[in-house]
Amino acid sequence: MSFKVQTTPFLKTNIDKSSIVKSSISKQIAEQLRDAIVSGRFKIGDRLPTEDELAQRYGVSRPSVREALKRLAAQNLVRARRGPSGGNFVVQPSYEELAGSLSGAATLLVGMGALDIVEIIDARRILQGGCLEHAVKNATTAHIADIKTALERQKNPEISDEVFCQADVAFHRALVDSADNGMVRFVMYTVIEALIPVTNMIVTVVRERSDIIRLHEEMLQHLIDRNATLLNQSMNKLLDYLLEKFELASQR
Amino acid sequence: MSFKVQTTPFLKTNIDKSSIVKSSISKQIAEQLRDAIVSGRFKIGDRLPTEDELAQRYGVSRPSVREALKRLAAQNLVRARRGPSGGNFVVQPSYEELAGSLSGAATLLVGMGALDIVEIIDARRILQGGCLEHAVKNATTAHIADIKTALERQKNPEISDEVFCQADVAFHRALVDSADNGMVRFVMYTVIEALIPVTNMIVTVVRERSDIIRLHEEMLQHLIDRNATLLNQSMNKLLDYLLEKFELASQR
DNA sequence: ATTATACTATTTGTAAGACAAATAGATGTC
DNA sequence: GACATCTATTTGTCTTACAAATAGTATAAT
Repeated sequence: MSFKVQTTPFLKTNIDKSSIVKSSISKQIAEQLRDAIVSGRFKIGDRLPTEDELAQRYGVSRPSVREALKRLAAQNLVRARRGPSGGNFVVQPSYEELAGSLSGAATLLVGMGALDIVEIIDARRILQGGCLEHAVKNATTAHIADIKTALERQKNPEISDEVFCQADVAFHRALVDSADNGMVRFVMYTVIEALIPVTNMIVTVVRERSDIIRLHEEMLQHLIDRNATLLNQSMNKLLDYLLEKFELASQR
Repeated sequence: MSFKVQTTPFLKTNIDKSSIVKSSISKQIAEQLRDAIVSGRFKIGDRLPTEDELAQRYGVSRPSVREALKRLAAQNLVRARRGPSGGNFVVQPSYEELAGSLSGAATLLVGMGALDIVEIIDARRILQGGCLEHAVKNATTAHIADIKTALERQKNPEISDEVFCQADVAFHRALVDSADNGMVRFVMYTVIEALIPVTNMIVTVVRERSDIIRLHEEMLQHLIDRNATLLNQSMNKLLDYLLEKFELASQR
């Protein structure tokens, strides 16, 4: 077994209930466990002690431990499996999941009006420059193939609005991927996701896919030609288009 | 009462246990509640039904509901208060908290080696261009004052390494703030946070603050002069410096 | 009448114990 | 030896109960 709590007590055996802390037990435990994970006392793939053990060690009840674990699960830090050899495992947070929670936060801000659409479109403009330059430099044939696939999917007139928007996201994601930088990818996914509501609105209200497709084709061609300036221009045209249609649609 | 579930049933009265879904009940409930919040069926400040009510409506036990609520609490979506007039409330997610969980995710990725430092420095380079241009355009005297404050704090030789790094973050945040775009701010905060480990390492290992301070002063001056090109150059010098020192420190 | 105090009801926080469900490993049977 | 079964372990869920916080209300004292 890999838990030698006796020799290296990674957790206090009890919570000092007379201390000033007023936050809930489950929150405290979640924080302690999170620290233990982030600081490497539990590595990826490690199994945490069983819920019963944790409860005993912290001197709390199992439901409390479970609430703590659910907090961590919500952050994609742990995952549970049942059965013997089961338990709560530290998981490798994947891009997709993290980007997912990121964009979740972003859509939340959008939905609650803390971020407005114009601002997001602007942000896209601000951030894309260097991104597209890098895409032009680093795009491999595989990257370009991915972009092409997404575009082809968009060109199929049979697909529903929803699928069209999915393909739209896939197109822009693939474009960002070709910049070949994980952090940029991580960050730009957020912006892309935040723009989904706009695309959605335009596709369903304006009911005109060809403009978007045409601009995407333009962008793809410029990428293939390795022309960053023109690529940036086309992207800006797309953003102008989105902005225009969005303002048209929202003032009615 | 503000919940007319009879007329507008925002939630299914029961979970179909024979369905294909294999994820845990608490997860499903968390998702349904999250949807209800994001889609606006619960607005900011609204009180959710009591845990007992939720349990009854979903046909599950209170612990399950609580686990779901803890998941949402971990995402800073709800907050609980006790007593009559208490309950679980939808909270306005603040930039700080969201950026906090974002950077938490980022530092997690860094700590686990999923993102490497060189990549992050590069990302900063890629994304900053447009950002600094906008900062030059939109920086108000208030913005500049904030930056200056952070810089002055860094120049105080009395402060600890930790405080120095905090001031460093404050400096870069203030710089990004002056671009005056919420989405950019949101996104760049993440990158800034992800760079903390580097600064930390350099400050504690290289033990040389003056280089950083000098470059920061340079940047501030270029911002005041509204010279985007030079500002960008200085920032790149800073990144070069960070990269150089980092590689030096890590190859030992 | 007003203020202070105590009480009560409501709601989340925590605990304990039980059973269900999944599952890996051991065991037994053919 | 292959297959089925049994068992033990661990998370998933339910039930019930009580503790703690807190707003409102009633009561008592001034």
